[in-house]
This record gives sequence, structure tokens and C-alpha cells, in this order.
Amino acid sequence: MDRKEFEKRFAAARRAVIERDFADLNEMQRRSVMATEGPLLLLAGAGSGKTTVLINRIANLIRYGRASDSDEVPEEAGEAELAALEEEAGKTGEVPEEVRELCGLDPVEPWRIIAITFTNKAADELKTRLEKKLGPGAQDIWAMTFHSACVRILRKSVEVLGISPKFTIYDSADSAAVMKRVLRELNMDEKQFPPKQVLSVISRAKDRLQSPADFEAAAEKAWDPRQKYIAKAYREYSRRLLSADALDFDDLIYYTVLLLRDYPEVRGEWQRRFRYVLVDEYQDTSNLQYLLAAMLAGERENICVVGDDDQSIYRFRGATIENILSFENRFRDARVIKLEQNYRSTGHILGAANSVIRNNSERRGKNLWTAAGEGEKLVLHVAEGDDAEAEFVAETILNAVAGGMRWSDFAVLYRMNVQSNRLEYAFKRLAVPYKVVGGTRFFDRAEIKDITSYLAVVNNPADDLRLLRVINNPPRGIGETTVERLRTAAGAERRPILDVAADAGRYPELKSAAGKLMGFISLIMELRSLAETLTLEEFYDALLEKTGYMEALGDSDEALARKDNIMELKSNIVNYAAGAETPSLAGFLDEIALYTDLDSVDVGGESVILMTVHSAKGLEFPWVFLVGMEENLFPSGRSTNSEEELEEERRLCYVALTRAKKRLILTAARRRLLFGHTTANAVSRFVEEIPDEHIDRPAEPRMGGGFIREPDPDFLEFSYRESRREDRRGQDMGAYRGYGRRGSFSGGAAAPRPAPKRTVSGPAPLPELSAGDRIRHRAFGEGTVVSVTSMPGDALLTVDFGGTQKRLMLKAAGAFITKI
DNA sequence: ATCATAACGCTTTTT
DNA sequence: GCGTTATGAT
Repeated sequence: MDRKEFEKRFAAARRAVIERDFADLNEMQRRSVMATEGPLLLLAGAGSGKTTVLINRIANLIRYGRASDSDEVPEEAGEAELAALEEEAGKTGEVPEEVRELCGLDPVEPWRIIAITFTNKAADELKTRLEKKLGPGAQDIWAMTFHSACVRILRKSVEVLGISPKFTIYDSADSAAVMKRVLRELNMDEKQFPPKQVLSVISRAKDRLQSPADFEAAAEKAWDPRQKYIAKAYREYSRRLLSADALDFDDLIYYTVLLLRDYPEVRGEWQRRFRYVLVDEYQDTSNLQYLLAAMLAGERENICVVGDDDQSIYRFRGATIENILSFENRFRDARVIKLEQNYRSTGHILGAANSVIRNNSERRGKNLWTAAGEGEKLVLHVAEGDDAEAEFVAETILNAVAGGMRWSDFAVLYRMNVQSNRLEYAFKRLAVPYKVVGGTRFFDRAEIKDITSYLAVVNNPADDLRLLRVINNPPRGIGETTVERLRTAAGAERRPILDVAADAGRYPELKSAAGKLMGFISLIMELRSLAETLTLEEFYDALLEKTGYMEALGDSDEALARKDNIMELKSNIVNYAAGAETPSLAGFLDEIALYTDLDSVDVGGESVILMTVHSAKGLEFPWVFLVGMEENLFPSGRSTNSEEELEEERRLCYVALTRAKKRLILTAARRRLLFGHTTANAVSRFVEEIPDEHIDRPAEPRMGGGFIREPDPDFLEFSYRESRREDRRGQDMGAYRGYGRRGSFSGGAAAPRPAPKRTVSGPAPLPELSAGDRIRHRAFGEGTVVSVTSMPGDALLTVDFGGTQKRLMLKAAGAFITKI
């Protein structure tokens, strides 16, 4: 056998052995895993197992390197090795380690692989699954979000750009606060230049790699006065962030791209480091993110992107579907593999989704299919009003749960967050446990921002924004006038405010406040030195004490809830310290800056999940209710002017439909109260796009619907009468945890509502209950608490009264309950 | 400084 | 309709 013949057989046998290692994948999935070299575009439909592919692809790289995609045979391989491989190729099951080594061709070290995702949640899932498959070595893989990858790169290499590697990260609220300030000082009217809009123009500019100067030049050239104003704002905004050593979310990527573009040594360093680049959710990448990925991949072009053009729903934030549509133009010789087999949904659900998305013209074209059965047809329910719609959803869930389903089997999806109100109301009345995802978030709460601002100032004293937030909080006699003078002086000299405050004696206008300022300075200095000696946990406690923050809160009910949140933040710190390799204050601040509440969505919990369609991307549920399927709502009234926007809405609808595994129920309301007006909308065009073979529509749409059952009067009795009652006491139950909207944490901590006028005298304190407690109920007698489930602003009790279980809302029934 | 009232304005929002 | 924010009064 000549060498050529030998190599051919060797490569074939090797490929067969590797294929055996990935035998549990389908044909297309396996091809995606084995095509390791060069640019690869993976068009992965919803539910087609793309994370599985990503995991196995990485496993392949680490085990076999480029062996599955190459005909190269190692010099030292001989007849004996070939015989061993050919024998192994015929077997099935796990490939033994020594055979793997025989097959390997430049196996990749884990730290040479970077897998970029959009959300922390996706990154975490990737990490967990990689570790499960590959063991502890998987920790060295860079599985992280675009933003955290950039933070890591910048912390190491950003100094050449003249930015301190200890930079602080500003979140959107911080950016907005700075921008408001800038606009005010430039005398730009907030009506004419809404801060958020200005920020978004700047964001687009950065996406085009335009610096403030570039932007200004473009505005000059275009003779566009409005753009010229915005250019000024852009310049000033950037100046402030840089002088505070702060980067906003966009900057993290923008500066990383500049760094790699303009500094060949830095670029080379990172390109040598990463041999393989993988990008998840590629349809949602912006131009900058594309540039980043492409630059990291370098000339090797070992770049694999996974995406679904039909699920691109963030165009409005700068994502460009162009990235996926023109991948092959940008990377010559790119291979394209489509994953079209869906493992999630039934035939009817996929049929409906396909028939909707077919109406889009801007797509690469792809048809999902399933080997699972047809399943049940979709159902369209048209309710009379939005209240009836919400009730229908709650009732249907109650019935299904009575039939053995679990609360967590259901998700209710809507287009806009406001739509959750009606649903929440109905769910509370009918005692359906639920969780709302999105809305006001833990890290947006005032007390959390206060404490993290202290942490930020200790970490970076140049952070003027955070400094101003805490300089007189708790009150220490540094009033508005002093702050204003500080700001002016600091602005004029382009120095950090803290420096100016330390020199207060030198400024006549600050003389009178110098003593108080010195007090504040020494507080910060003391904290800075404590931060160097104490552990994070000890430091946190010291900070609360030295600043007097906790003490100043007092002990009102609201303050107690705030204190609870502050302690919750502490457990975040403790958690972080326990998990990080080298815990540091800076590291913790990075973590929380890039963290969102969505990451803590507990889909496994025993509650129905309520969220927007956007938040639902990437998730799946046995039953999905898609509510508000009306024109002007979904598609949104603002999107019906342009075909592009309408197509984005349609993709959004496609995302919603493909979340369902078993059953999909669409609802619409004839009348809906929206923005204070009652509107009457036609059923959504998207519903009309679903053919009758996949959906049951009401023959003659009428009030109500077939299967609404009568509410159980037992638990409604109190709800109806008492549901308006507001008690803020006693809701701090141990079991009652979780992030949600509107201060669900402790019964309205962050959004305290004024107590409504009562005809009844003062409220009776609510008992604190947990599972196992014995109680006496005024109407039902003695019982045992079976479970306590948190619900936003309330809690659901399941109580066993001598054999019969009843479900009661704590707020409504609490007044009738005593603990025994 | 803290509260109350008026005024506005309003898709979606991975970081 | 509701929730956030700006402004003014005590």
C-alpha cells in the first residue's frame, strides 16, 4: 500500500471514529460539528438543537483538533495505527481515550476557543453544559457575552488607548443621567432632544465607528443643524465619560474594536491566542460585533456563527440582519449548513409558524419540520374585552392544572409590558401563582444604586456620577449649592470632583463647606483603605456602618424592605466572592454591571411565567398563551408604516409561536383599554396568515368561550371584597423571595404606593407564615399551611383544612387568619 | 429636605 | 390608565 492510499484510508477511518463519537446527533448536526476549519454559517431554526451543536463542536475541537475536517495524516502514523482505527470505526459507543489520541490532529487547548453569546444566561448555560461534557478543563473556554469578553480584553490591553484599565462600566441609566446633564449644560431642549434618542443616535454612530470628530465632520458636511447639535452632545458626553474613567455598554465593544483595528501588536496577540471563534445568535449582532468577531478570527477565519434570520428581533437596537444575509460575501469559501429539524414543537405549531414567516421577503428561506406528531391544533379565542381575555387565560390554566399540569408548564406572552396588568389582576383574583419577568429590576432600585455607587466610588474615585449620587446620601449637610459649586469648579479645571473637594480650602466659594467636605473625603479614604485589607463581605458590612446608610434609613416598613434588598445585595457579593478565582471589588462591579434580572428567571419554579415576547426568546414551554393578537398591538401600531418594521414584527410573532412545545393558544379582545382609551381592533393579520388546517377559530366569535368554568366561590369570596386593600405589613416572609417588577420582593418596597382611603379602620397585621404552620381561618376553621408561593406584591397560600385544600391570597385572606 | 401635586407620554430593550 | 418625573410648597 503506497503512502497516498494509506493516508486516504487513515483519514477515512479517523473520520468514521469521530463520527461514532457524535452518533447521537442527526446528520446535519454532525456535519456542523465536524466542519471545524474556515468560516461556517449555521442556519439553525428554532428548537433545532443549536446549543447541542455548539457544545459538541467545541468537544470535537478539544478532542480531535482539526482531524474531522482534514486529510492530513501525522508522519508517525503507520499500519498498526491504521488497523486499530479501522477496527474502532466499526464499533459503537463511547470512544476510548487512547483511540481519541490516535485520531487527534492539533487538539485545541480550551483557552484557545472563544464562544460569544448575547446574554449571561446563554453563556452560563453553555458553560454548564460544556463542563458536564468535558469536565473541569472546560472552565478555560471563553464562553461569555460580547460585553464581558470585551471587558476582559480591555482590562488587559486598553491602556494604549489612554484609558485606565481600571475603568468603570456605566449602565443605561448612568448614561442617560450623564446625557441629561450634558444637554442641560449645552442648552439643548429636552423636548427637542430627548436624552434617550440622542444616546441612540450616538450609539449608531459608534456602530459605524464614528468618533465625535468624525460625527461632527459628517454633520458639517451635511449642513444638518440637528446633527451638529447632537455632535456637540456626543463630544461632551464622551469627554465626561473618559474623564471619569467610565465606559458605557457601547464603548466596551467600540473601544475593543478600535484597539484591535489600530494596534497591530495587540491585534496579533489576541489573534494568536484564539484559534476558533464561535458566535451565537448571530442574527442579532451589530456591525461592531461583527467586526469584533471577524478581527478575533483574523486570517485563519476559523469563525463559526450560529443564527436564525427568522428570529432577528433587535433590529431596532442596531442589530443588522445583513450580517447573516451576506455572510458568504464577507467570508469567501464559507460553508453553510441548515438545521431544519425541530425537536421542540408539534406539527401544527410548526405549520402555523412556517405559514406566518413565509410572508416575509427578507429571509434566506428555510422550513422547519418535526418527526413528532401533528399534536393539537392551535386555538384562537376572541374575548369581549381585555379583562375577559385575561380571565380566559387564568381559567384555562386552572382547568389544565386540575387535569394534572403544573403551573410552570405555562407561559403567557405579550407584545408590551403594560399588558401584564390585566393578566396579573385576573391571576390574583383566581389565585393562579405567577411571576412577571422584566420591568423594574433589582439593580435599578434606589437603595441598590446608592450602595453600588459607594462601591463604585471606592473603586474609582474619578467616577463623578456615582460620587454625586452619594455625596449627600445619607444627608451630611452638603447641600445643593455646594454641589453646584463643586461641579462648576471641577468642570472648569477638568478635574474629578473628589479632588476639588479635597482642596476645598483653596476655593473661596467652598470655604464654608470645607469642613463637611473633608468629613466626606475622609470617609471615602477610610473606605478605600478598608477595601484593601478586608474581605469583600467584611468590607460591605463596614461600608454600611461607616456611611451610616442603614441607620439613616430608619425603621419604617418601607425602610425594612430596603434593608432587605441591601442584604440581598450582600448575598450577591458573598456569592461572587465564593465563586470567583480572585475576588475583588472591581470584579464584583463588573459582574453586576453586566448582569440583568433576566439571568435569574427561574423557569423551573412553581409559577406561571408572564413576559414579553422579546424576553421569551430562547425559552420553551409546554403551553404558550399568546395574548393580544390584534392589529395595532401585534403588529404594533407603530410598525405598520414600513414593510421592514412589519417584517420585524412578523419575526417576533414567529419567535412567539415557536416557544410552544405542545399547545399554543392565541387570544384577542374585541375591546381593549389602552393608554386610557378604549379601542376596538381587528384580529391580528398574523393570525389570519395561519391556515385553518392548523388552527381552530371560533366559528362565530362571541362573548366568552366554550370552556370557561365558574370560579370557585370559596377562594373568591374574600378576594372580591378585599382585593383593593393595601397592607404593607407582614409581607416580608422568608419564603417570599425573587426578583420581579414593582417591588414584588417585599410587597412594594421600591414602588411604595400611597395607602388608599379606607372606610375600615387600621389594617390588622398579616401573619408571617411558612409551610407547616397551623392556622385558624374565620370561615374554614383550623388548617395546616401546605405551601407559600410568592407572587408579585402578594403571596399565595395553600392550606389544608382537614382534608380539603384551599388556595388563598395572603393579602385578601390574611385578615381572617390567625396563627396558632 | 421632604412631600404632594401636576404634567406628560407611552413598543420591544440580550449588555 | 398608570407610572414616572419635574416642580413647587411647607
